[in-house]
Amino acid sequence: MFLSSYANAHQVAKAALFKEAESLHGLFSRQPIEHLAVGQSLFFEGDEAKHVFEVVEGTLRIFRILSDGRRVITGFLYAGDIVGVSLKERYLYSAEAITPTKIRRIARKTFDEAVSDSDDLRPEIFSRVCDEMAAVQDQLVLLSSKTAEERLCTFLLKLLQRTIAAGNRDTTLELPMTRQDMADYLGLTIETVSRTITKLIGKGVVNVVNPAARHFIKIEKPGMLAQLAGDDSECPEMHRDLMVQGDRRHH
Amino acid sequence: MFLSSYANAHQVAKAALFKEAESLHGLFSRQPIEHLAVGQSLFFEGDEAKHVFEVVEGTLRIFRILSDGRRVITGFLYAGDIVGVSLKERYLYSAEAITPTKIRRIARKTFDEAVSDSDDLRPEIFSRVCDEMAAVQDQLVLLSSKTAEERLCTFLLKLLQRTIAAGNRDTTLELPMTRQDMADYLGLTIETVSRTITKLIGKGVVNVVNPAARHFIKIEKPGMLAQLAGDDSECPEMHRDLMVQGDRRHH
DNA sequence: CGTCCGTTTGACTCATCTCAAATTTGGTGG
DNA sequence: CCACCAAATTTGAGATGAGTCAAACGGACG
Repeated sequence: MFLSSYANAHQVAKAALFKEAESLHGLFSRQPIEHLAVGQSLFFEGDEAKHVFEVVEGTLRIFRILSDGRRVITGFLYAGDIVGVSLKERYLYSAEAITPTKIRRIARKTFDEAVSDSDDLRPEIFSRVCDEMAAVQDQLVLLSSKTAEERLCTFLLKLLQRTIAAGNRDTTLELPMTRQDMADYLGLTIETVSRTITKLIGKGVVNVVNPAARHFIKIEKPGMLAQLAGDDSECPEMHRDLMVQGDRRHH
Repeated sequence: MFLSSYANAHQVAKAALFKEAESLHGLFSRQPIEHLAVGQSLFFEGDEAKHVFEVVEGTLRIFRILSDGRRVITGFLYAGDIVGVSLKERYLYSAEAITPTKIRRIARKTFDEAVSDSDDLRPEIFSRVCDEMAAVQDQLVLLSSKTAEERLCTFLLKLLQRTIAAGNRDTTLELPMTRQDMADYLGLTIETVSRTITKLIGKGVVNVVNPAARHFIKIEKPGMLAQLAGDDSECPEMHRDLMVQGDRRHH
């Protein structure tokens, strides 16, 4: 079952009966909540991957430090996310709380057994791993060919979609991370992030909200933001149709 | 068992008994071989993900085309690789033969069932998905913070490791892909790739082999290549130890 | 009120991109 | 085997987006 994305009717019924035991969230819900202070680490790159974590509340950054001291943030974790699944022996990155955070943990061994025993858990895990893979690939596209403005807009757009999906009608985003975090995530410098935001404000696309300013950004023109983000859903279609041997396009 | 990376003794014995049925390669080996000509597509981004493929021989590129015509190559596939696993409904990228290629295919449905029924297949799949995830993350680090020279060296180094792992003692690499492919993979332009190779030749690190030149590169100084690649195995250690709140380093 | 930290702004530099042309390679047909 | 063409690659010269270094700004907090 690991590979099929959706449960069939029978499984849905079964899942309803044993809800607590048969969903990932249920699996974690038995564990005690642990608290992380701002800046506190959940685990370090290279540590033996002994646990799987569920983020109950808060935001974390996951990152690597390069030999020359540069930091690359490979993602952020929000409430509901699960970390530590698609790993073998060791964590491939460090994880650190950006805000006060609550988490639950399960020993990998326990987690593995539970997942291997449950026909309901496997598709859920699989689905999440697929989403993670898709996200990393999008990030790869962003880093390999987008301009600073496109990167920022893509980032803000994704956050916007997340809050909209969460049922929020207001287009004001909270950015729990610092400008430096955004820079390290987007492959830019802090100065470029700052300048680009200023430019977007100038265009009327976004606006900084008064109070706890800088960490709250209002999206004034979501449509234009999507435009500027530049992934007008790519375009494999034209590729398929116009495919002639040597029509390689410029970089 | 999906989540444990290594089979235990019992499973190894069992796998030996039913080898053909209990390994991924075995699963594919019953399927007929299909041939792809150079430039021919295996599938397109957005297509319904109906099959899983094993590359028997040859090299493919997997890529996306952006709305403005730019192409981002997210990876290459070599003999022994399997494509199409970590997907839900649709392929996230197109796949195209770089050299004459032989593949085998299995319907996703069949594949999923086989994997779900076998305690031996799941860890193998899981292991491969983990490797894929690790590779994408490395690529992400490369794109977000490495210079042109570091990117090229990282790329060549990885190819070198692959051929060494394959038991090859010669340090001459075959580069089946074009310079444009390398550029699109490394987030550079073809001109920068070309210039950087020229520079590496100037330093005596690599050399272009005479005959089918350009597609065969000899690594003259593997050690220096590794140096220039720049991932002296990162350094989370110092981070863990010297962790003081505000010591963020420059980008 | 003054210090600290994160952020913004400014001025200048540089790696990489762009545009353009020269060169090499591989294939094709005479 | 050679002339020739098309594609791939290399090389050159100039443009530029983002980086670097440095300074100013602003809110938070004791």
